[in-house]
Amino acid sequence: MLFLIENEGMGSLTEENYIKSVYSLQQATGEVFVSELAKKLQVKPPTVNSMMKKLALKKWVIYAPYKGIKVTEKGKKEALSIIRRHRLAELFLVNVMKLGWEEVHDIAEQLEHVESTRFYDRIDEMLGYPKFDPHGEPIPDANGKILNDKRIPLNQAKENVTVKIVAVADDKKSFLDHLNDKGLKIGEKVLVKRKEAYDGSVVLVNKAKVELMITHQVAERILVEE
Amino acid sequence: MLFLIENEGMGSLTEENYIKSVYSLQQATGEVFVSELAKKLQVKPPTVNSMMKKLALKKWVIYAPYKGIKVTEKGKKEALSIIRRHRLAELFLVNVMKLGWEEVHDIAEQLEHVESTRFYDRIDEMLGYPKFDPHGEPIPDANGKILNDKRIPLNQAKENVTVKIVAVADDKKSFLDHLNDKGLKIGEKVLVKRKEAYDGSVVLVNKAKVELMITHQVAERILVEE
DNA sequence: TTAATATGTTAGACGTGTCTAACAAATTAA
DNA sequence: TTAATTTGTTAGACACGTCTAACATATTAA
Repeated sequence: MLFLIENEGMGSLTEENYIKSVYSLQQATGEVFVSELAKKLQVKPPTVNSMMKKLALKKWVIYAPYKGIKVTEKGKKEALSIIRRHRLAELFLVNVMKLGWEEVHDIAEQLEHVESTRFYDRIDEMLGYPKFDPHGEPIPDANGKILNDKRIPLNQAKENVTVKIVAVADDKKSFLDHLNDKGLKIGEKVLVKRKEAYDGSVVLVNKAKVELMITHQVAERILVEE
Repeated sequence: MLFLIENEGMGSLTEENYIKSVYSLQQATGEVFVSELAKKLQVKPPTVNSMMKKLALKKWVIYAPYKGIKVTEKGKKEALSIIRRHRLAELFLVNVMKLGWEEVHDIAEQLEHVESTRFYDRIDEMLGYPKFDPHGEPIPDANGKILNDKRIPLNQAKENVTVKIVAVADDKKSFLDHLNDKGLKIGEKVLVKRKEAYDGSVVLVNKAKVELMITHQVAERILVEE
């Protein structure tokens, strides 16, 4: 007797990385292109092509030659689960292990593939079931539900739009001092005057009509709403 | 111009696992056989054979067909580095994350392959540069130096030898209560009367000449010296 | 000391994830 | 609307880590 076992669970580590990347690119730009994915994952386009064929067979993504790539519902669930682990790991590394937010991404990239519900449940518990990671990104809960929030990092705000500062994604004293120096506080409204393409810096106009420039690094960790 | 780059650094995750296993078997039994290694790593003997050829070429092990396997000095250093990471991870999971010692091994098996000096340095620091893991095993320092101690778990002591209890590798109240009930304390001397082969339990004679039986689980976490 | 048994090795295959070279489709510019 | 350019796909190769089947060496028992 032969049983065909469909492995409904997660795929390999490599597959996980592809699913996660398809999902994030889809969130960021709506449509996902082979070349884009290849660049993000540091592989050549034919590699992406063959992996997409495989993932499409396994129903993680929807993919037809020369058309774009999209995750399926199943793929989205999987991606959110990986993203949850990544963001919990980042927050853990920063809050519990006191590493700097700038150095935790690469470590979290490895920790996100640890297979142990207990490990992640304990992290979640130790952190008090947080809703956002150190970069201000929302953390999906254990069921993949993600807080539908309108907060975006300041560097992603549109030009010529007035936004309200609602949170900061870094609580290091040096960072908070820096914001203070610029006269930026939570609750304050600012106009996004210009975003420089070459270095990602942002020019703002504050409530007192004074122009000020902040770097990409800083803008990334100021969360705003329209 | 062609440069042949010898990758002197660590090998792949799989290679790391083989090196670690060769080293531990070598520590435990002196000589390492292909079949033994195959069993430990849950692969078939030919797989071990071809991996040993590869590792021998790369100078991680010394290996000649039909002869045993030994790690080289370089292999030993690598193995100790992995073992250090494993034991630090275990201790971290138990002491900081409050997971049970019985559930941490599998997670540590994954964490030991995380590539980040910072991560492990922080763990080491948070734990106060510990010398022993939750199972009482010594933790090599960052240079691979291992405390040359004569402590062994009670279950590894020889029969008919009197040993002194020098430490316990578990500080959960229930465990300490259990020892107390049996009248076992640090500093006490006991005679190892018999070790049962079928379940690993150990029969002791304490100072008051009273015989008592302890399970393998318990014996494992009582550290003794002759 | 030969035969039986246990252990180890070689040969050849396969799945995964990657590549390069060559070709095909879609998009953009003339 | 054809040609040039960009983007995507197919074919075929390869390294890694694994397997099974067949063969070789060592060890143990007769």
